[in-house]
Amino acid sequence: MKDNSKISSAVIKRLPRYRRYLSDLQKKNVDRISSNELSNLIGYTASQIRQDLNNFGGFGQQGYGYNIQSLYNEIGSILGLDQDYKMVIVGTGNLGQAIANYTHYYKSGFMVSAMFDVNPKLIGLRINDIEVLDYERLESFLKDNTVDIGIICTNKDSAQEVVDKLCAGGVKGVWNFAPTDLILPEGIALENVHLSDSLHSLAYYINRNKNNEKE
Amino acid sequence: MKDNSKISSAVIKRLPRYRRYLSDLQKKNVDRISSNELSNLIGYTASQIRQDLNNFGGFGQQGYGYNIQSLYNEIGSILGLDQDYKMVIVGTGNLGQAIANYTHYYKSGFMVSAMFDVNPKLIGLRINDIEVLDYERLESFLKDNTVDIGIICTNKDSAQEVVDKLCAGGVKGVWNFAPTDLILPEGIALENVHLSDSLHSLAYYINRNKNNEKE
DNA sequence: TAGATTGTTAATCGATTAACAATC
DNA sequence: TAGATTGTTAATCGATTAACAATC
Repeated sequence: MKDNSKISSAVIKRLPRYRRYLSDLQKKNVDRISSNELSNLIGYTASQIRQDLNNFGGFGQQGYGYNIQSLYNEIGSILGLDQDYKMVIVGTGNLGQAIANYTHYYKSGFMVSAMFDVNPKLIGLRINDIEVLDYERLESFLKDNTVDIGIICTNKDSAQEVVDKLCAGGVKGVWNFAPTDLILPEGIALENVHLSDSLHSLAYYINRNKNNEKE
Repeated sequence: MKDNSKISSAVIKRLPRYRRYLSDLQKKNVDRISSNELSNLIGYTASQIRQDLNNFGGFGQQGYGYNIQSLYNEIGSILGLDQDYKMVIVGTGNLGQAIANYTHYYKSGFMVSAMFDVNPKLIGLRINDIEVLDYERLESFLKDNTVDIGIICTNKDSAQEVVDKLCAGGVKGVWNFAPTDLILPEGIALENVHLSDSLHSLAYYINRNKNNEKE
């Protein structure tokens, strides 16, 4: 495999989507696909597909195309989905619980080890058999357990404090659902899901379409 | 205001973030800010900030900078946040409930009129005083009520069917949480929140960092 | 007025697309 | 082998950054 360290995030963001389409094709028992056929399905140009994949190595074969099974596996391995991840969720409101449920049922390689909250009404509850622990215990939990990913489902005011503790405790990545921008040490991965920002851009496009119709 | 119809989505995606920072500044009772100061806070270059804002008109003043209050309002109005939106949620599992809760408490201009599900155990429940209706009733509900935004919290197999009904029923935008790509008619806005894709890119960056450390 | 800072044009950078030689 | 299709280089396009004249 080539050196992946300077591949643009535009490429990386497309990989999970490639993988989804390849998974669908696999389920339909399709063996192989050309960049052109894949382009028709997925909507990226054939040229872009070939460029994207060649960032990581030559997965295709001239005159044949790409083997779906093996390309699916390759992309999984590029993304690191052949590994397991231990996660903790901080903030056990509706969103935290929904994420716990979602990963529990749909994301086999991503296991929630514990959930944390400050609310005494929630502490002690079990969600999908995961106990909700007192937030006070986060630091000691991180000392005693290897945790790869911290998931922030708190409000925006607590988020930075939580992320500091998580990073000090050795997590390698942070999945942030709080509507704020976090500062984290070099070398720790961050992925934001800014629901509010997403809803607001939706509002923009709704209005743009309305205005265009008027013209 | 200038013609907004061909502004790139890269610019639009930054607007909610500008607005968040402006809101924070407002709370700190700051009156004005230069593109340079804002650059230090938000992390975009001053040049980009000025370019972005000038897509929509000259909101600043030479020698002074930007008035925070008025820029905040301008961006809100560009995004359409000075209007109200009626929404329905289809799929009332954990995620659907979390979204209902989230918008209820944090998004004043976005009101959930009804929720829909096929599960008899959920139909009839009230979540934040919003009744969960039988999915069978979606079409007639859309006939009788104006709905601006449809929120898809179903599994991926039902998502396209649901979105077809929503679009036929006159929604102007779709907020999609199902892990699939939807096809919708021209002129209807779509915003995807692909949690799975997001988690998978996080996995990629975790591993990239690990590999870099080894070198 | 002098200084500061925008609005805007021009330059650069990076990402996407096109083209085609290599090769299965 | 002939046809198909990749891998890869070159061309284009678009987005970001730099520079500076306009102006508050």
